[in-house]
Amino acid sequence: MQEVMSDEMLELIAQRFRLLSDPMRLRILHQLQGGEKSVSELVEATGASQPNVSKHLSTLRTHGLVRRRQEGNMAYFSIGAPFIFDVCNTVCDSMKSEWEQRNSLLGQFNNA
Amino acid sequence: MQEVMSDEMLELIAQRFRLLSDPMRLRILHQLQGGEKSVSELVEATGASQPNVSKHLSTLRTHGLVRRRQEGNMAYFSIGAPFIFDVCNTVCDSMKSEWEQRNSLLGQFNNA
DNA sequence: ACACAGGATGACTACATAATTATATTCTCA
DNA sequence: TGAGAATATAATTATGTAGTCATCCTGTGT
Repeated sequence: MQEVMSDEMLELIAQRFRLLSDPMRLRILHQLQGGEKSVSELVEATGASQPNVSKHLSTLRTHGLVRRRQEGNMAYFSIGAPFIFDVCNTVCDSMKSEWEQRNSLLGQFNNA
Repeated sequence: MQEVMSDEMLELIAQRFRLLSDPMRLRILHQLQGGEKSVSELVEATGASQPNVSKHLSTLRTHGLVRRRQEGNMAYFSIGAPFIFDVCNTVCDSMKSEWEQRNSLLGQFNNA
């Protein structure tokens, strides 16, 4: 990070995190990690309603996180911002390491 | 990410991102990146009200993102989860590269 | 042309939460 | 002990937004 962080910059960064702060959107992105998918495929995979999935996709697309490709009647979506993978992996790793750390502490108690 | 993502796991990940999805919290964390700071220092640095800063710090602490150390009358806070740096850097880098990409496209137009 | 499937959108509801105000608590210092 | 500084914590308000329902649009197949 830089020394001075402008208000607009902070707002943009917060916005990106906000896009990732919803379980359903994470679920959709997680599905898209396996490759391009149609809306109905995402509806089935996530268990959410079709309008709900469409709305989330629209939000993600507005901010460039997914791409849309139309083919006939179907709309296919795919990941549009590779940084998502890095960010999610970082968070997942951090949670995993904290989890293991907690478990190892528990182990010490149990062995004492 | 794993193949199957449980609801609880997704909720936890989303929660972490939600903590980072507020400009004021980002500003506080950014200040703490320069080292431990007292609440009043953070109040001055961020320009927010004291109760507001305290509340954000409390939220961040509840989820382990900052640590608290009390000394006399003062409360000193510091970063408690190093993954924050990685995540923020990743997002900042992504924004920077997208920005530069946009600028280079503009350059092509101008030079044409 | 018609019926239907895939998808998008607007209106609405319910809930979460950021900020403010006022107040409480705890420590320091004279 | 009394005053004031540093911090925390309700209570309240206002705003954002996730989800649903109904509806619309657009292709496809018959």
